Amino acid sequence: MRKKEMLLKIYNSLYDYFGPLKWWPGDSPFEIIVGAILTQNTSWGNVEKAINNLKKEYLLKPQNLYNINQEELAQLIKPSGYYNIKAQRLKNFITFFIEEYNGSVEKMFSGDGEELRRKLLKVNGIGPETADSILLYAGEKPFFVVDAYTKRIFSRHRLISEHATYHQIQEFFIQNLDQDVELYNEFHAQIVMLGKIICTSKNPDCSNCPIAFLTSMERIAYSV
DNA sequence: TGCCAGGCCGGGT
DNA sequence: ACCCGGCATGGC
Repeated sequence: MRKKEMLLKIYNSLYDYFGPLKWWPGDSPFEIIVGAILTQNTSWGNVEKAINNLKKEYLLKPQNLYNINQEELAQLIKPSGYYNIKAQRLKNFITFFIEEYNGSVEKMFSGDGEELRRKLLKVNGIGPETADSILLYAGEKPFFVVDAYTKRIFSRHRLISEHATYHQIQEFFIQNLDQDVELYNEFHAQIVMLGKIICTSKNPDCSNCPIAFLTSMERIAYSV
């Protein structure tokens, strides 16, 4: 089995097991961007509470988020944790978004994806995972999202080194998958689901894992 | 009760 | 170039 077939088989096994997940939960691209920042190292349930608070105050409209002061914003997003630093990060992004693109997601995503990624990474508070989440889930651009689940699952299965960097892990996926937005979208969602309910941090038991079909020889052969 | 959750930054080696 | 402490709420 070639590496590409192997990775596709992993994807198909997850899809068969969990069914279509249809990420990202969010009514608009802008809401997805806000959610991507709020969910940094935080469970989605907490983020939803914060999002609902913002929605009630009509703050999921770019101009309104731009206008509100940071202290008030911090109180509204309290349930998502790290609320002071996240309020600052939202402010950093919205300033960039209004000033560079006049608050238009269409304008922001209309240009080159790689260039936009570099710009997003310059915004204090947006790192590689948040940038790729924005590009993929809000902008529908083919950027594969790597997160703690991805690292844990694939290093536990010996397909990547446990010391692999974000970039190395991302390369592992994009070099062995078609550059397909729908595939990237659903694959990451499936990985998160697996990490949440089976391949958890305290359950290293892989016996009932839907992707535990590789032999130990194959794992070594495919590892990067 | 303690640990974990869809990271990232800044300061120190 | 790494390493680490800090950031903080809510659920199991």
